[in-house]
Amino acid sequence: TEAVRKLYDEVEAPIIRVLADIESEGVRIDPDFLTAYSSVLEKEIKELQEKIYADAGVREINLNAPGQIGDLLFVRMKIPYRWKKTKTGQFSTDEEILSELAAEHGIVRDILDYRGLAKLKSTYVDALPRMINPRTGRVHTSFNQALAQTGRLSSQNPNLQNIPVRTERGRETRKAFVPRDAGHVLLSADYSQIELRLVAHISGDQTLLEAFRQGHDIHTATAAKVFGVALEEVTKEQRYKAKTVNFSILYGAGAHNLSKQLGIRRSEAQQIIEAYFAQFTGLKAYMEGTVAEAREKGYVTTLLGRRRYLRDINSVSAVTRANEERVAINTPVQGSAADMIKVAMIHINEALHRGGFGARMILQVHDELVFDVPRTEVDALRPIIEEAMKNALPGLLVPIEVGIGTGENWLEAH
DNA sequence: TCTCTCACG
DNA sequence: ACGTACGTGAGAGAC
Repeated sequence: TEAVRKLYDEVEAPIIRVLADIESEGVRIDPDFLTAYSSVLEKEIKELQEKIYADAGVREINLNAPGQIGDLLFVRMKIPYRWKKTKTGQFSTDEEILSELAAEHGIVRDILDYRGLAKLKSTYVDALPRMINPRTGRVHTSFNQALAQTGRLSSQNPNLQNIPVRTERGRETRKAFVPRDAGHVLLSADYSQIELRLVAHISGDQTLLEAFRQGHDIHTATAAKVFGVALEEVTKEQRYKAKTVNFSILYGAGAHNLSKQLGIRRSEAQQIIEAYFAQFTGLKAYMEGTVAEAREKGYVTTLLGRRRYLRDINSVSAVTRANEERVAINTPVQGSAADMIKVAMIHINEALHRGGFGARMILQVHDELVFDVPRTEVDALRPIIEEAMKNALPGLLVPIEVGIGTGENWLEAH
């Protein structure tokens, strides 16, 4: 179609060069920092391992093997198991299940801690230094441009789009991502609430649009609407619930999952969802509309006309159909955000080349761009990047906000 | 090579 | 009664 042709000519084709630039540029990683951190983690892991062995009264068990952990907890220690097993008949021992047992059983807490540290060490702290290219001294990821069904990029070998950030210890990893030399800094620019803003635009929901236009904290504003209180009266708990609801909406989640997520009764989750849609009627209409359109046409589209075909949208299986309906709701939102940042990347890369800047784009993490910037260029580039990101898609009904920071490493810049 | 688990947006 | 949130990539163990 015309729109798809335009998407290819103006976005997908030109971004190939941008991605090639990022890949060949690479990122500098400080291997000494990671090696030192690895030793710290190793010591903690060994201590935890000894503690677990002592508590369990056995040493012949591999703590990295989920099957052996399941045996230990639910057969040898006879902790009651009240969940569904995995499809291979094992006891599932994932975070969600072990968390519920952690309060009662110290050993479970320790196993979770052990897992967290072992994951951090093997997947990131030990792996990243090994990925340094001996010729360039830098780490070069590969981006998949045409894999993710929404239009997002994905990153592999190594994946630099899932570097830890949510926990204190995980975040440390980001200190190893550093500028090329003392004359440079890292600059990170990220969209604020981009998917929620885009769903406001796409749906045209007046309440959500107005909340963004007022510039209020969106989760607080949502809480005020849903719980029927003034902005100033929103409690932390209410804000947290509203944030989770906002997040869930983008995925088309139901009351069951929301209740699990919030640790509340299903009936309460149902009430929150009903209150939410009573306020955000345009959002509700959008969700129903996009599903209906998907049923008719067999595909959904993003703002730039990207298509995702949904072969199971008319499935006779209710479960299969429901899955596809959630995809129909989420894809236009996630995919439009992908469209938007791709356009911004093309414009920024052009500006860098045309302006003769020494700065280089080095990472894209879905709603964030990271640059290696000569200190002398920071002030000039900040507004160029910010404007390019904000104005990537013309005619949006919502204001777009971009946060920019700089620092001596990725953690500081973020 | 598959399964389980878990890291990110 | 069943299943139960969107999109990814990778390490370790089991087979």
